[in-house]
Amino acid sequence: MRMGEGVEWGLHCCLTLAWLDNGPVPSGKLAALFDISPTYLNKCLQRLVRAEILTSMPGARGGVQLARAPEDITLMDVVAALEGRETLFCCTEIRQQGAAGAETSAREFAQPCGIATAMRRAELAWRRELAGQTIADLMASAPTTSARRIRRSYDHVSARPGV
Amino acid sequence: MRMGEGVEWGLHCCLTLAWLDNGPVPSGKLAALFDISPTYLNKCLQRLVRAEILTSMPGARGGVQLARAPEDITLMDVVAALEGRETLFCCTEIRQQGAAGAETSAREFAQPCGIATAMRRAELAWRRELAGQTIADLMASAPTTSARRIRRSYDHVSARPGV
DNA sequence: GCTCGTGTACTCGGATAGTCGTTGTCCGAGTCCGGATGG
DNA sequence: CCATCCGGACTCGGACAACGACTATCCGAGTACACGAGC
Repeated sequence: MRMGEGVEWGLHCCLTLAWLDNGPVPSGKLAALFDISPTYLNKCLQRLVRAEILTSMPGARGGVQLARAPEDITLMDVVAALEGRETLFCCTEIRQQGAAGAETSAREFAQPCGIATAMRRAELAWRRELAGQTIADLMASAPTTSARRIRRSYDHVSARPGV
Repeated sequence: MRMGEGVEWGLHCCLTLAWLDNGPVPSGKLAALFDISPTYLNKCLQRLVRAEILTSMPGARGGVQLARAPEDITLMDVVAALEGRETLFCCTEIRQQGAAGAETSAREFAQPCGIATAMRRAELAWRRELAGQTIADLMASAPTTSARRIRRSYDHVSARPGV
């Protein structure tokens, strides 16, 4: 079990967009900033657009930018948009199948599976922690030179023709 | 991102073994209890044996049983044994690659990536919650009739020849 | 009657295929900018 | 000189392959029991 790379890419892109804060940024430029696959990054950004975390503008001088203020974008939003809203642990109710579930009153199965409950509790702690941190928090905890450095790198990439 | 079915199977098997508490139980009987693939369950139980959560005994009248008391087996142990000890979020340090990482003093990269830190914090909350619950807790929260029911089902399966 | 040897049945354990999701790639629809043209 | 039209280039968006992990399966090594033979 491992999270897709898209989560890391998406978070770094959101952070970069928050720092740049200068109109639309083409996805190709973002890919060049981190030397990652431009086309697959595009696919990931599409999911963020559908989740209304980013807005996209087509055409020349187009690109993506944050749809909300950095304070209003939580890590949970980004993870949910890229990894889906399904739970980590999927209870298939095997307790009701086979010999263990046969010839048993349905009343006992009315209350939820204890294993699923325990796993859900842990997962909720994870989600709560993710929902408690925003892009703005990441900006605040980063070194003060990061914003300046990202802007300079972006200008450097923009100067290069054909990228 | 989704956990494998083996986690659900493994947890139910640990709970069942704790309730039975009657010497080795063949993996085939456990599979019959929940109507799941016997061979694949065997593979999952192997991982639990390697993690020293279960002990296995070969030969006739062999099988698997808990290696420790239910109070000493946490959900984290089972999940780690079946899903691996890798972190959910794998930071590949893309901040150091591409234009964003070029021509930058290595001093700034000395401190860890803020995104990785935030994700790790959430993951630690998840792990802590998993490590705080044991098989014994699951037994305590289950209906009082569960133990009796599981034993009866096991006897029923054992009576069937050829299973 | 007791002990020993052997055969059998059963168990775990690792090596071997099938299937689904994630990763990576490509091309088309739509949009905006810049220049050329005509008034 | 200014408004209009057109061409080009760039962008996002969805449709199309390749790889890896999870799922599922099989067969072999090893063990304990049960039975029968011998003492």
